[in-house]
Amino acid sequence: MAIFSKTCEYAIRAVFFIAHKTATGSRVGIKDIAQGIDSPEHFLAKILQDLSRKGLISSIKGPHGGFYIDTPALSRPLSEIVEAVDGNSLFVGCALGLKQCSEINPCPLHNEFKAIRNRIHAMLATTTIGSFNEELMEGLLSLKK
Amino acid sequence: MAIFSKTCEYAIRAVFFIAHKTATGSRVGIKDIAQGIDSPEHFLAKILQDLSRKGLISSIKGPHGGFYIDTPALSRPLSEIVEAVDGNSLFVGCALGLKQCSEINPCPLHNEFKAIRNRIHAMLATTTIGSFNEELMEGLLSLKK
DNA sequence: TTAATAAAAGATATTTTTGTCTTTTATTTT
DNA sequence: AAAATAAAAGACAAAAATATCTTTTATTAA
Ligand code: FES
Ligand code: FES
Repeated sequence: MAIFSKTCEYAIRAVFFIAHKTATGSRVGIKDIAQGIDSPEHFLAKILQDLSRKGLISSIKGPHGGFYIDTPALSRPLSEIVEAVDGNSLFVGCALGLKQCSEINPCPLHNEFKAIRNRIHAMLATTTIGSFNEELMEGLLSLKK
Repeated sequence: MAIFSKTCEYAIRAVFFIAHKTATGSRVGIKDIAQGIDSPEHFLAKILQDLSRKGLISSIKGPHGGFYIDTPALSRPLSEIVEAVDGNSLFVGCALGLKQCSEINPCPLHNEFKAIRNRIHAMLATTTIGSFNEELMEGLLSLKK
């Protein structure tokens, strides 16, 4: 199992892609995004529609339209994307699937896993949507293949 | 998303359950295991058949038969269970679903995620199947609800 | 050696995830 | 106003994960 769903993987990659492509005020179309992150176009469209409805990204229809991320949104944490798509189970759920992760009824992995879970959350909470724009422009980081 | 598949969650819980129930040489039936870890009986049966075929647990048919884990197997790491069920993608896969996680073509989350992934692997590699037997017997840890 | 027990195996069903295709709506340009 | 563009929405399809039910095989006990 991967740590994120396919939907979430595409969402994060797309958001990074849109952020770095539109940091200068332009827009980018679904076709470009899909090929830029190597994802199925129509499936990605659904995901972006959802993120757009939730206000995490923006879009405009018609000629010269497309998706974009405005400057204030660039400083929002990645955890908001993950929560919007996969919910918060990764941040609060039990490693072994107990209905409720708790200190009073812990599973065997609870203590170790709690620390790992916190680290995952810290990574996503401290990483902003725009934080890799420079590295992406310089081609130091990859969003496909 | 959870970190393990349902199948893997059931597998780990069942293995801990069998380990602590059969540490003294007895056996435990699928019905008891399923109710002891609150899982669907027939689905769990498939999972245990698989683990049994792979030699991670043992079983005997017929009256007084059932599943058990012998003493040497008690010291095998939990990572073997996870690998048998979910494969090794959790230990080597890219956080963002790139085909290949690598230093030369890293995704934005690579550095942070690599450390997290290593910690997950460390947790599973250092935890043995029998390591929680005492706490389970004392009722300090839970495998259901 | 027959009956009972319990896992193994096989077949089928349901749900969720992932993916595709078509139509509609909003916006812009001509 | 008409045509072109591009996202939004809707309908549908395929694949994978999860779950259930039935039959078979191995073992034991009577
Ligand atoms: S109870 Fe399982 S991780 Fe907390
Ligand atoms: S390339 Fe994504 S985690 Fe290594």
